[in-house]
Amino acid sequence: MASLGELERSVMTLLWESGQQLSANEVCEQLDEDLAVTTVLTVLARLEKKGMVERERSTRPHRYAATATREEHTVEMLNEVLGTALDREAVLARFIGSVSENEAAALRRILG
Amino acid sequence: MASLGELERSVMTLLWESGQQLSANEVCEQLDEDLAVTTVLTVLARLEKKGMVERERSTRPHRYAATATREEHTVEMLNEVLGTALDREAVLARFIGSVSENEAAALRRILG
DNA sequence: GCAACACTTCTACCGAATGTAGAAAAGCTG
DNA sequence: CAGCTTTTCTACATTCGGTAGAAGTGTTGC
Repeated sequence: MASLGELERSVMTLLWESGQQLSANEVCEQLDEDLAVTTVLTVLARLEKKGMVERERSTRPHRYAATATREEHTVEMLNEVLGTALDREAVLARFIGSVSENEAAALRRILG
Repeated sequence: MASLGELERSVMTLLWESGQQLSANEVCEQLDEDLAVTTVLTVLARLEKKGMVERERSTRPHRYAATATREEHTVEMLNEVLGTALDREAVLARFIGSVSENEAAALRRILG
C-alpha cells in the first residue's frame, strides 16, 4: 500500500527532486500552491507514517527526506502491480511488448 | 485511474475468471460474502463508470462483462506506473533486475 | 390489462483517506 | 522569562468504497 493523494505526491516529487533533507517551511515555499505550513506538516507526518519519508527529529526545524529514490519507489510500485498477476510471465511478455523499440533495445542490452 | 476497492476487485476477479457475461445475481451468488444483490449492482455500476465493466442493457437481467482481460488490465496498470517515471529506461532496467532468473530468461526469449 | 414478481435505480449511511488549517503546546533565544 | 518558531492536536470537508432499503420500472402468467 503506497497510494498517494495529489498533495502527497507533490511533496514527494519535491523531496525527490531536491534530493536532500528539507524543512516543512522549505517544502511549503517550494510548493506551487499557497498552503499553511501546518498543512504541509500534516502531510509530511502522514508520509512518514506511510514510510515514504524519514524525519530528522534532532534538528530544530525537523528535516524530512524521501526514504527511497523516485526510481526505487516506482520499481516497488511496478512489483506491487506485477504481484497481482496470475501468470507473471505472460504479463511481463505483454508489458515488454508495450514499450517503445528504444526501450526494448535497452532491455536487450541489460539482459545481455 | 483504476484503483479498486476490495469488493470491486473480487467482482472483477470473478468476471475475469468466468470469462463471460454474468448477471448481478450470478455475481452475487458466486461471491464468497453474503451480500444483498443491490450491493452487487451498485458495485457493478461503479465498475462500469470506471470503464472496467461493460453492461448489456438489452437483456433483462442486464449482463456484465470485464472490458479487458485480467492481463490487459495488469499491463495497463504497469504502464500507468511506468508513466510516472522521469527516466523510463532506468526504471525498466531496475525493474527487470528485480524479477526472477526464470522470468528474465523468458524476457530474453521474447525480446529475441 | 393487471397482479405479482424480478430487476434496476435512487438515495443514504458509514468508515477510511486526504486536503486543509486553527489552537494549543513545546522548544529556542535573547 | 518573553516572544518567536516550530510542532502537535484536533477538527472539519470531501471523496471513495462497502453496504443496502425504498422506490421505480420491466416482464409474465393469467
